[in-house]
This record gives sequence, structure tokens and C-alpha cells, in this order.
Amino acid sequence: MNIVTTLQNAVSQAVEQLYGDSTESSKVLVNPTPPDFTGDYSIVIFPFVKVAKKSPDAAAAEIGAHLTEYISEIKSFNVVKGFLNLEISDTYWQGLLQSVVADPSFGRLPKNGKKVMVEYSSPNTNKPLHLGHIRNILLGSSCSSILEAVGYEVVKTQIINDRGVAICKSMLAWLKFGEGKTPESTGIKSDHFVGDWYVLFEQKSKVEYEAWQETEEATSVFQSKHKPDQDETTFFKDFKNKWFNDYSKLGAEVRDMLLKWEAHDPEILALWKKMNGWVYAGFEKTYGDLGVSFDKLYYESDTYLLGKDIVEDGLSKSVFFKKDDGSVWVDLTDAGHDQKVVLRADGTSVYITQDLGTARMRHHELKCDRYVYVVADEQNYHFQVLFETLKRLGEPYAAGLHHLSYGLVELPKGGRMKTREGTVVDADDLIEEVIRIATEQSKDRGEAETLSAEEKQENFRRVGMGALKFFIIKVHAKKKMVFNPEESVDLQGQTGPYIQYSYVRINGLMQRIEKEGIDCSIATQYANIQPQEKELLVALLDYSSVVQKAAEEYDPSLVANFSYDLAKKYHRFWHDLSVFSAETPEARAFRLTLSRAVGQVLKSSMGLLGVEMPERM
RNA sequence: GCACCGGUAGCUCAGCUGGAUAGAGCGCUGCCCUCCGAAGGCAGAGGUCGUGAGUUCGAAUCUCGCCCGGUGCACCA
Repeated sequence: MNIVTTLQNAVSQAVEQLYGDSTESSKVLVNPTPPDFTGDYSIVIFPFVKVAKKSPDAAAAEIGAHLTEYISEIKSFNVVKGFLNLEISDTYWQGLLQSVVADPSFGRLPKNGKKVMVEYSSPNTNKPLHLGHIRNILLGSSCSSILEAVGYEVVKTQIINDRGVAICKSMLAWLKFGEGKTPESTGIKSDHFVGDWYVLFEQKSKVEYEAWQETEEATSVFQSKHKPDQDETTFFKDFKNKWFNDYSKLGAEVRDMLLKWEAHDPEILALWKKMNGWVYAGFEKTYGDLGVSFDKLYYESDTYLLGKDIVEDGLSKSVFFKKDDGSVWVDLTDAGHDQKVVLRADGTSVYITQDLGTARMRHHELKCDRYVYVVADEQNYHFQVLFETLKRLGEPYAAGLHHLSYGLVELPKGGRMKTREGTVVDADDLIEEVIRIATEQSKDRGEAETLSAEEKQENFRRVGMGALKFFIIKVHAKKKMVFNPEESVDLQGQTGPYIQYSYVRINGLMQRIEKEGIDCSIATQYANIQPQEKELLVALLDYSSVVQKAAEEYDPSLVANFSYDLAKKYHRFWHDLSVFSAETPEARAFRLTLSRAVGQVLKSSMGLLGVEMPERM
């Protein structure tokens, strides 16, 4: 059992025996003792002074004496201002260290027989992935790893938005202006190739709109429809969508294409497949660079008509109701939400209809206990409505639904990651850039010079990707974050490479153990554990509870911050104490073993974030 | 207007199931490689934890009001 839990139970019992009052052991507060005080763990005594009918210090002393008597792991205690500081015996710490080193899966939990689906990425097929996707992907994939570490069977999925007006824009632009060009003929990465036609379409459409604004038709539209306080510029800005739907030639062509697609026109379908194929090939490359994968892909072209049966079901259960015009609604006003359409009067689906249908279809297929949707926080309301509706429909999996919502990634000067503004940070460019900088920095240092070219490249890649991934994951998902391109590839301070560096140091030690044939078994005879060693042990002990908390809260940033904290403590340890030239052979063996344990846990925890450790850097 | 989220050092972020003097990193000022890799360590400057009240022995943390910022409130997806 974890020492913290032991202490909680012991305090709970002590209070009961001494003062005859029962306290829930989980409510006993056990904190690591701050550095300025003597001890390893501190217990807050204030909650017990009432039942003890004593001063905080007197009660603390009494409880301390009681604990020391009954709990063998406690070496000594002291009392400061109502805080009971406990010192844990070296025997316990020795045992912990040995158990970490002996257990390659330390911190992980055995299979729990439960299954969870994590849906992430879910891109559109009309443009390449950008920084926003990267946050989504890293959150989804690290969450998957964390859930797996606590015992779940994880099914990683994405729903690809492969249909609709957007992809038709790319298709149309390519047909009209493409002159048969292909990714191969132009040498452009294939998803970017498709995205370029989308951009071209938007440009052409803008030109058409500007020209239209000069026509008599436009003038009369402005005359008849503008609000009193609107000048021409602001009116036409607002009017853009309406224009595109009602007046634009290109708009008409796109809608015509979408209709043909929906009617399964063979030529259009073939074109659609070709262009989406290009996009998928490009995505595949980016996913590979990011080191992520999926177990199951869903395509919106297969799911967008789902959900009509669930509407029938909802009507028969009176969860939904029908309005006079035939449209179907769900009323969630008593849950603090609004009424929501789930089926149009003409019988066609809306956004939520397909999500309802997809949820049921997927559960039928996957039978998971939990379903996690990694989707930007703009859709918070949508998911509240979706989950509440599924709950009312009595769907058996409704209690296990979770929206992992994340905030916008902003650029330092406040630009949004949108294609239109042209300030978008492209995923592939970013990946290339971080690796380039890592390579440059490593070359300057020259530490990796003895490695082969491939090994070097692989190490640099790990450093660059480690920097990027850590930078993004360390911020709590729900906060919007500022992405500073320069800082993101910084290799000093609170960064991925800082953590990797401590691992590389440890790796060097391990190689030396190997080479010099050092016997570490006498580590257990080391008697005088130093504060710098103790704080590492305390941190190691915490690993599994951090992973569990991260899984419960779907929060990878906890693991990132844990890793950084552990690395920081290791650097301090390294600086303050000698390992190889330690005072005694026992101290050397102990510190080597401790280093091994730290290296193992660092590799494991960073692994949960998808960050790989370099051997040298 | 209503709802949700955020507001902690110049900047980027931890801490938020109430607990000891509010922590890191970057940047700034200085130190530390004749000893295991200095992508490291140490020290200093820098904070009315948005704001006002309340609860409490104790509030960055809980409650309420207000201010600022963001997002959502489509028979769009």
C-alpha cells in the first residue's frame, strides 16, 4: 500500500481511538513536508482539534506519538504550529526504490476489463492540418495512453469530415483551373495540394463578389435591404453568405456539385474519391510524424444520414415532440438548455441528428464503457445538449460520455488559427521547424558526434518533437494557450528537452555501470538518505497516483508537470551529490539505483505524452 | 440579454477535494565546469492571486455581487 494511504488510515484510526470520533480516512490531509521543515510528510491537525478538545500542538503531539508507536514506517515526528511532520524510515524508502526498479510497469495498473473510445483529430478534408489539430491530436493520443496505463482497453478513432461544401470547393477549383495537375506532377504534399485549390476557390469567389458589388443588381440589393445605419462596405460584408447562396455563379456551381454528389453521380464521386485520397495520403504522413495512430476510422459520408431511427425512438418515448410543421424537437429547458431541433420539417437531419445516430451506432459496434470526444471548446454547448439528450433517451452508455474540451491556440499578437486570416501555423511546417532547430542546437554541442547519421537524425527528431509536444501538453486543455513559435522550440527551462536531458544523463550512467560491471546490490546497505535523494523518492512514489488522477480527469498536463518536477529534482540531485565518486560504494550503488528508477519513470511518464527519449543529445 | 469558460510576477504557465513564508520557466542582474554531459545548478530583483463582500481558527482555492477577456445561444456543420 502507498505510504500516503497508510498514513491516512492510521490517522483516522488514531483519532478514533484517542478521541472516539470517526473521520473518513480519505479526508485526512497528507502533504509532502515543505523543504524548510524536518520530515517527509505533514498532516494537518486543525480538523481534529475540536474533537480532541486540546490545542492544535497538543493534539498533534498526541497523534504523533500514537502513530509512531503503531506504524513501523514512521521513524520520528515533530510538531510545528498545528502541523504534524512525520519522518519515514529509510527501510521504507529502500523498499520503495527496489520495488520501482524491479517493476518495469511501475505506476501502471493491471487491465480493468473496461473499454474506452477516444475520438480525436477529426479533420476536414479540404485543407491540411494546422496547429489547432496538433493540440487536439496530442491531447487525444496522450489521453489514450494514460487511460491504457490505468487498465482500459482503448479504441482510438476519428471521424473524418469528408463531405460537404468545403471539399466541393476544392474539387470545383481543381476541375476549372487545375489543368490536370496532380501532387506528383507538382511535387506538393498531397493534402496541401488539395488545400491550395480550396484557397484558390476562395480567392476567385472574392474576386467575383467584388465585381458583383459594382453591378446594378448589387446596387439595388443594397438600396432595398440595407439597414439605416449601414454603409455599403459593412452591408456587403454581412451580405457575403447570402450573396454566395443566392447570386454567386461559383456558389451555384458548388451547390450543383454537392447535389450531384448526394445523387451519387459517378463522375463526381470518382473525383471526390481521388481528391480525398490525396488528402488522406498527406494526413498519413503528418500523423506518422506526430507518432499517432487510429484503430478505427469513421467517415462522415457514411454517418451523415444516421440518426433518423433514434428520432422515431425518441418520439415513441416522448423524449422528443413534434411541432405542427412536422419538425421534431427535444425540450431541455428544465436542464437549463433550450429547445433543440433534432429533425427538420422536411425530414432531413441536422448536425445533432447524426451525432445521436453515430453515438448509438458506435456503441452497438464497440460496446465501450466510456466515450471521450476531443473537440474544441466552441462546441461545449453542443455536447451538453448531445449528452443530455442521449441520457434522456436512456442510452446505456450515456453516463460514460465525456467531452474533452480544449481552448483555442492563439499566436502572441492575438491572431487566430484560421486559414482565411493567413496566420495559420501549418502542422507540417511546424514539425519541420522544431526538428531543424533541435538539429542545429545539437550540432553546436557536438555531444552526439560519435553516433551514426541515422542515429543522430533520430535523436534530433526526438528532441524536436519532444519540445513541441511537451510545450502543448503542459498547458491544461481547457485553457486557451498562447503559442509562441520561438518559445515552443526553446530547449531550455520548462521544456521537453530539459526532461530528456536528465534522461540522457542517466543513460550515460547506466552505460557506465554496464561497462565497468558495477554491483548495485549493496544499495540497500546505504543508511544515510540525503534530502536530494529523499525528494526524488517522494516524487517517484507519487507517479501512479498522478497517472490515475490524469486518467480520472482526462488531463495529460498533470503527467507533463509531474515529469518536469521529477527531472528538476534529478538535476538538483546530480548537481549536489556525486554519483560515481560517491563517499562510499554503498552510496554509489544507491544513487545509481535511484538514477535508474528515475530514468525508468521519466521514460514511462513522457511516453504517456508520446514523447520519446533520445539516447544522446 | 442568457449560459459556459478564463483572469496568479513584465511574458508563458503550475498550484484551486480550504492549510505553514503563493511556485516554476522565459526575460533581467550576478555567481558556479582542474570532479559523473553547463540543454545543468545557485542567488537576487519582480505578486493588492481581476475586484468587493461573505463563510472559516485559516481563502489563490468555497459562496455571492461586480469588472475585464473569450466562446456559445442557427431547421450551418
